[in-house]
Amino acid sequence: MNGPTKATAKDVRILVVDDHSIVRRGLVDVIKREPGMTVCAEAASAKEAIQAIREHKPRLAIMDLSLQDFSGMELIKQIKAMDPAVSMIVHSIHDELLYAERALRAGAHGYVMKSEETEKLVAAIRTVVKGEIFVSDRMSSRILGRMMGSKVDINSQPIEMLSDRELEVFEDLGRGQGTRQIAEKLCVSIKTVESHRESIKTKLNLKTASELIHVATHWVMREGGT
Amino acid sequence: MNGPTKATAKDVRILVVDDHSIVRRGLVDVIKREPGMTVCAEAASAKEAIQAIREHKPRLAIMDLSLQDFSGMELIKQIKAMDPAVSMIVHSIHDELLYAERALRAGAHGYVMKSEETEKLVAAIRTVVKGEIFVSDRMSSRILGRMMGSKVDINSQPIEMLSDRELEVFEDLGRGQGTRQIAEKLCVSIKTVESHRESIKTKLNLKTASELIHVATHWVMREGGT
DNA sequence: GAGGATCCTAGGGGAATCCCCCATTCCGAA
DNA sequence: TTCGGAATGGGGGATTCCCCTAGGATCCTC
Repeated sequence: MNGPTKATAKDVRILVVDDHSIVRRGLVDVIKREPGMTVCAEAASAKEAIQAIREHKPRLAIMDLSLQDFSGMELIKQIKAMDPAVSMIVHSIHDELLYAERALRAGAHGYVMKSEETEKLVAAIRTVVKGEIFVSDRMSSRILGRMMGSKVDINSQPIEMLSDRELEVFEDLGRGQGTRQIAEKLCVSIKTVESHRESIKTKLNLKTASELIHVATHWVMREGGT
Repeated sequence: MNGPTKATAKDVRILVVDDHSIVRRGLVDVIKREPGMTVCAEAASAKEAIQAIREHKPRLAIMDLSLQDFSGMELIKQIKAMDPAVSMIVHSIHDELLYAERALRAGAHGYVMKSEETEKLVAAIRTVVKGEIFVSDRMSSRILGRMMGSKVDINSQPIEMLSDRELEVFEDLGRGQGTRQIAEKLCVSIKTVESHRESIKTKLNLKTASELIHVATHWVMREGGT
């Protein structure tokens, strides 16, 4: 393991976004031991992240998908809109197969699962800084497979049919949140959340509200949501 | 922030168990900056953890609940069985309200959510080393609240406080059935099922309907093989 | 066996939600 | 440019939730 390296003016400046302070600690520790990169700011929420980008103008942001205030996917879109020069790497406990494509489509440049060794993350940073996309081999072959037009969707869950917003509502339902709480968290009308619930039910072929919550809870448990 | 402190022979020797290397990094970084404690070993799985306990005889283990090979709850029981001198603190992403009681009953001495600041974890270590139990204020007041007015059922699951009929309704809820379907199945009025739901909520200290279904689904998934 | 506790049953009634229908806006794909 | 999907929400009746009350049954206790 290397010792910490001295920060220089040429270092890649990185913003670390994660609502778990212990993970931020780990990220900072990993990055400061690598030559050529330095952590210029930390954020525990989406709001702090946006603030930090304005203040510190990082070259790259490493972010979790599950944040307290609003969803990581939303944060990706906002950052992309406000400063396209900031590259983003998603660092999440969620399965790449389920979220990487969404994240890349939203504007991220890389996806590394938290279960990966830290070397993977460092490799991702170096790759993304060069302007390339970083995903796992498993993931890239899957994406390529889909490009070839082959209908590989036999194994894919119907969950993938959900839109970003719908998935967000679905996860919150699976975490035991009610329609009202979700509406407040997302800062939208209850009616909107109700609409999302309805389309989720349609897409997943569910009939009643209890079925919906049931399936959502199961799903969150298996995919290990926040 | 303190600098790293020198390890001494009197330090509390800690084993860190987490399947995310980035979290282990963070934990090691936090602990080595605190005087009087040191990380004597790391493990990424339950198997490695057991091995490490044999080899390094730590005073305390900090562990995640979700591990690759088998469940963290199982690991707690095994460690307790093989060496009761090892104290355990659960450091998990999962909600305390759902898992802390189980963990304590299985043999853990503390529960800290990953969303907490690192100071909480350090406080937990210091508390547990003194032989005390560490949970959040929210959690301890909840447990105390349950002890008041009921005949101190510390050792029994709160689920066991349910009457036969209530348990039946609870299980059906956990299987995704709605109030109406349950009423039809049991050949009673909807109002009766509603009454049962209410008393279940009271006994399990739940506030909303979605929480109830959430907890019921969890329970049926883990225990209720019916 | 009288009193108490708990259980199962279920109604009343207002608040909240579910659920289906529909409208608007925006954006990207054909 | 047209069209479909996504996100947002309103209308309004049906349904559920949630808190209150309460009678009959059973079981335990004094």
